[in-house]
Amino acid sequence: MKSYHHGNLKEELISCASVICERDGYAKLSIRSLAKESNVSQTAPYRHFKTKEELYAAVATEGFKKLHTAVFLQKQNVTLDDFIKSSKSYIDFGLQNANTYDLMFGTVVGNFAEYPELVETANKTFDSLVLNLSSFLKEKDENILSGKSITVWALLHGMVGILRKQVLTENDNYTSEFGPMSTTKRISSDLPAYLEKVLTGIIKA
Amino acid sequence: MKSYHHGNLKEELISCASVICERDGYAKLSIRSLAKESNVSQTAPYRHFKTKEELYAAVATEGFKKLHTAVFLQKQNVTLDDFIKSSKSYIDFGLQNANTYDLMFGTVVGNFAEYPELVETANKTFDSLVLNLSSFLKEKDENILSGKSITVWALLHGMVGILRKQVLTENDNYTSEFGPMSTTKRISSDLPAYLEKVLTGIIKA
DNA sequence: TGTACATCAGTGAACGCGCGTTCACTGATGTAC
DNA sequence: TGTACATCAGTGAACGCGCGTTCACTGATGTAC
Repeated sequence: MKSYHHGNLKEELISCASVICERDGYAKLSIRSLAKESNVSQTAPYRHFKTKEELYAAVATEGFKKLHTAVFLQKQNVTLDDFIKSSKSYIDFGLQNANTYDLMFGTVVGNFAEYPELVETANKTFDSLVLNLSSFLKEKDENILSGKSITVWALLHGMVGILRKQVLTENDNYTSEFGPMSTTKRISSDLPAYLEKVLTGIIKA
Repeated sequence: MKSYHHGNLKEELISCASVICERDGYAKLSIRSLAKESNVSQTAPYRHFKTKEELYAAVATEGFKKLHTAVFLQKQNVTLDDFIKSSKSYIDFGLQNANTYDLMFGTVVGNFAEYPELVETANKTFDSLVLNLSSFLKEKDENILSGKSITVWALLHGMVGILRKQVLTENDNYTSEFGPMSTTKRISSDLPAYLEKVLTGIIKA
């Protein structure tokens, strides 16, 4: 019962592409695989994305929107607890959307500047992190505020990268001298406690 | 003047693959492109790598070895300055070897556990970071030590991800409310100073 | 309200490419006697 | 030292596949009169 004109194809393509990207990895996301999965002719996506990279950029943009939604605290008086919860949401997002997260921060989309909406959305995500922090800290100095925000962001971003490999580095043949395995396990078993300790350290500094 | 038997092909393939990976991106690294660039028949690499993923794993392993070399301080009494220098080396490595770094920490090599040498090398890299820190801190408690090391590692890892996008987010159409751009510029213009401030915060916590 | 026509969004065939992998092979090397 | 032979490392042809992209097209929609 499909009509020749879809009416809402672009949105549907982006949402479908996001699914493929996360489910199969971004390497498997292609204009053809997308068309197939969307039950549309091979060339239909070209009406909406000039190149494959434009498609990647759209999926990355969508990813930043979701991250923003997951992380941004929509309230006035942010507490330390709120901030920790938001930070944990960031890490959870990165772990649960590993492939998309890689697309957003990796080298696949080489030059963000070619995709203004991507830049805007990525910046908005960062802004929401700063807003969270500023509402909590009541810090006025913008330099201090954004400096601390970068540090927090870096830490969260880094935790995603490390915790992600947690299971992967489990290995009987080599026992790390200091056990990054057991340490990451310990941390991720009580992530809020870890975050509280580290984040307050950064915030107070 | 080539002989039929190369004698040292595996090492040469790995080193060549590392070059391709960094120069063209890991997506462009294929068994065929590698064979071509190594002036060897298309199927020769199969003597040394059973699958493409095995090749990726070898390049990632090579990357960790280089990172280890770049970061590990080969001395007894590590000072704060040494530690900061080592940390800066980490970030520089990540920025200057973006594609390889992505391969090492991304989702491309899905399951490290299938490649024991990769796990071993990755763990050794982490160990060297802990060793650097322990020599500097003279901290005895292993849990505290490895916990702080993870935090430091996460921060450095995160800084790579963020600073990498620095130029990419430069954009006139959208001015971020708090300017991550100007902040990252400020930070990267004097990275050692920034690292000193943040790292001492983490270490003392 | 009806019609002519421009515009738009999706179709389907076709192009040429690089890829992973297999296979039977060949030339070089190492070893047992 | 010489020879037979097993083993090893590299070759070259071939397979089938999915891909990005182009092109001329067609059916639906919107609009001017």
